[in-house]
Amino acid sequence: MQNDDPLLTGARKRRTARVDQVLNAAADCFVEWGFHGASMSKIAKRAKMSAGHIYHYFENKEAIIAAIVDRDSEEAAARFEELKAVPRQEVVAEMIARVEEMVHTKSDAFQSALNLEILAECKRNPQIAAIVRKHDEQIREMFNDIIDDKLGLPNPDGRAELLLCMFGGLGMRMLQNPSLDPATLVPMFRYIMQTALSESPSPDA
Amino acid sequence: MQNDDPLLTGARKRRTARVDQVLNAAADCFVEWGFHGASMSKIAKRAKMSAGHIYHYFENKEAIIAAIVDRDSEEAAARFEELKAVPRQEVVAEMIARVEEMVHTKSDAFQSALNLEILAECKRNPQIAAIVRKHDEQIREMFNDIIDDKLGLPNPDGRAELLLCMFGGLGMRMLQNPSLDPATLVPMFRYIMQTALSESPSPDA
Amino acid sequence: MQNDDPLLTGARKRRTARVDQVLNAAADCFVEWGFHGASMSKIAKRAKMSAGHIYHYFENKEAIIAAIVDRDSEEAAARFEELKAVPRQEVVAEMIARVEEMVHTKSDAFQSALNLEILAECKRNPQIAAIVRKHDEQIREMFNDIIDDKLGLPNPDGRAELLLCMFGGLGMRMLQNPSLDPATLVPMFRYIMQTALSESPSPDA
Amino acid sequence: MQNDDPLLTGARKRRTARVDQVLNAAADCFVEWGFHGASMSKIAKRAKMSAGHIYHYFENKEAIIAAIVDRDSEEAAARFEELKAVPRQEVVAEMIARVEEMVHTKSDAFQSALNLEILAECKRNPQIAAIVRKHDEQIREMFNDIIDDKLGLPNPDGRAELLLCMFGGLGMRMLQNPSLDPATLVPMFRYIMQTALSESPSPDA
DNA sequence: AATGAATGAGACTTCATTCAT
DNA sequence: GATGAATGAAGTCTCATTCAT
Repeated sequence: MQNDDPLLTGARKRRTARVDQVLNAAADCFVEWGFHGASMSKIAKRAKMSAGHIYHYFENKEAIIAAIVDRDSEEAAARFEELKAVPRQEVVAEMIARVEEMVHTKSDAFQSALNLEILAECKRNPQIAAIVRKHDEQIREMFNDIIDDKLGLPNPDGRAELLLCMFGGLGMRMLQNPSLDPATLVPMFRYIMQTALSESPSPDA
Repeated sequence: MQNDDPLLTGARKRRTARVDQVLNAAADCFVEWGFHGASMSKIAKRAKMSAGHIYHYFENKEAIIAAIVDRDSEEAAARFEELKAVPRQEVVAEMIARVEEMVHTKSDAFQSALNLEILAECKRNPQIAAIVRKHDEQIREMFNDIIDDKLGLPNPDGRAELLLCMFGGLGMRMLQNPSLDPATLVPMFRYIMQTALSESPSPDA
Repeated sequence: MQNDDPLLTGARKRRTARVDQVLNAAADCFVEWGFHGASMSKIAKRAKMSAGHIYHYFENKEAIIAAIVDRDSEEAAARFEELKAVPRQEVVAEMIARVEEMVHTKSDAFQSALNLEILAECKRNPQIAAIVRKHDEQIREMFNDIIDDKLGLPNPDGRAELLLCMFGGLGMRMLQNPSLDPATLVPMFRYIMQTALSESPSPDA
Repeated sequence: MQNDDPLLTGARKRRTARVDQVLNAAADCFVEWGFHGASMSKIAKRAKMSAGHIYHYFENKEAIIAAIVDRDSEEAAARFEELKAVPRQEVVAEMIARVEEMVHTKSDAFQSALNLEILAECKRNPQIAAIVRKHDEQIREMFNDIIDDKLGLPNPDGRAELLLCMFGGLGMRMLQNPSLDPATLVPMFRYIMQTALSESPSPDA
């Protein structure tokens, strides 16, 4: 009560912790069984909580999915946020420097499994679609800020989409070809990044 | 397709037609509701057949999924088959010429929805994974035939993976950004195709 | 197939029988536990049928309730239908003659239990209310036909309502006072019936 | 009511207030959703109290229902209590004078909804049945006091039951025929009251 | 006194699958 | 070949009740 931070009383902290407990358990289960194969009782068991009690924190299974999607795509968008602060002379170098990290992030089995699950849901569930697109818009704005505002290159949308396709497709490839070592792709991806952020490509688009 | 195959008796032809009826209905349902959301009775209704009767053609719902996946990825692989016959001098031009068609194929809502569904299932269902990977291997061999055998370029696997990421990622992008017009990407994709099939990229990989 | 009555093929007859089986079981359960206390599994057990299978015949528990209500109040209304054919000179005698049967019908424990359940539901469930009122309207029209058209008495609605209150209230009384022998009320009810169908009452209403 | 009772300490008064708070909330909820449809948490919310805390005042949901029923039927019985003091010469006039009030009381939507709920429960729950019947007995004694002791009329039970049917049935009619204006029934009911309290009816019962 | 976390049973409903016809 | 009746398991969710704080 006399806690300095009114948002973090003991009760509230406990609640947040419990909610995260559910969210983490749910993410695990969604990766393992998919949104619809993961039953509430599976989630409950992994969250060490009764199935009924989960409904004190989430109205719905839908709401859990939405929360996961929101958390997940927010994180993805957040990683780009820092690029706003990078001055124009350094932005190309910075982005090329980030390719390796991006490749590893995008080829992470857990994340890309969850990502596919989300996109598959996206075409059925308008609420999920809205969340995904909200964050996607943020990311595209960021690219626009870099490619158009900072670098002044033509066709910024196309360049951004090319990069997003490339990185996005990586997660799929990991599932289709388990023998693929993502590290071997880093130089290629760096090359395309370089290309997409320079004058050369597609003068006509 | 095989309608004039003399090995197909009338009964067998009828059976094939019925199986296709189920498969088409199932594909529709899987796109609309996902593998788990599509119930046998929904599939039966769309196939204009009783749910019970589907079990005369398929042992399982799993078996239907497997058949769909098989049919679908076989088609995808088949589209590359013809490239084997293209002589080395023309193969680059031919592949660049195919970019536009590829972009349209991969950005087709129905196909990419089904594709995502399949890949999401792939990480849970080893049988599905096996089918997917079998056809993926075919496709990679095809690329190897072109890039290594015909063009003699270094790092054929990396080049192939780059292209597969790019085209594969396109389906995801269509879901994340519904305002994206795939046609605008054709020149960019052509440029990358050109690049991937020439000396330039990634001398160190 | 070659059955004379196309509405009563073997399959259809069987279906009707099964539906009735459910309806009878449900009526029993509703009397014993109330609409909401009677679980589908209790109904299923009494109908000797799996709970799941009931959903082949009824979309809902609601739909079962509605069917029961419809069947029940239709029966109640039907009992009045024959009065239409009675000529005006005999109608009063006929109605007085029916008092005894009415008293026994209305004081039947099973029927009045179900009736109370229905009316209690009526104030919460508009669908149920609509069914109940549809049949009530029929009954009131019947009374109007007798009291106004045949007998030409003033205030036919009031007279009808008085009788409906009296008979309707009987079921409640049986629950409130289990020592009440309905037979002892027959003369009183006959007297009121006589009164309501003669010139005397309420010249001002 | 008992606020100035010197036996009620402050704590006790507060307790009584809290109990009433629960009872009123429960009555509202029972009318709106029925005994079984009204959840403890709905009641708690309407009582502005935590669900858990209700268990400091009531052992059970059953106990709340019982308390409601007790309170409700006690009130109904109490309204007759004053008739004891009315001298025999005035009692008929007094009862006729009360008809209008009775009609309005019995046609009150809230009260008759609750009443139906109670009677429906009555046939399942012996505890509830006992409470209801205890108060019903009181009411019948009162009628006996008037009809037999004060007026010396024959068949006092039958006369009482007739009146109780008539008034009791009114609540049901309001649900079955929402277009019924109870005011129009007052003259008819007055006439029956007059009849039931005079020599005329049913000489043979 | 009062809260709200927590549970376990049980509610309605759907579904893959089997089987008699 | 073809249907639709039938089942039992499992799914999501609600609820009365208990208990630590």
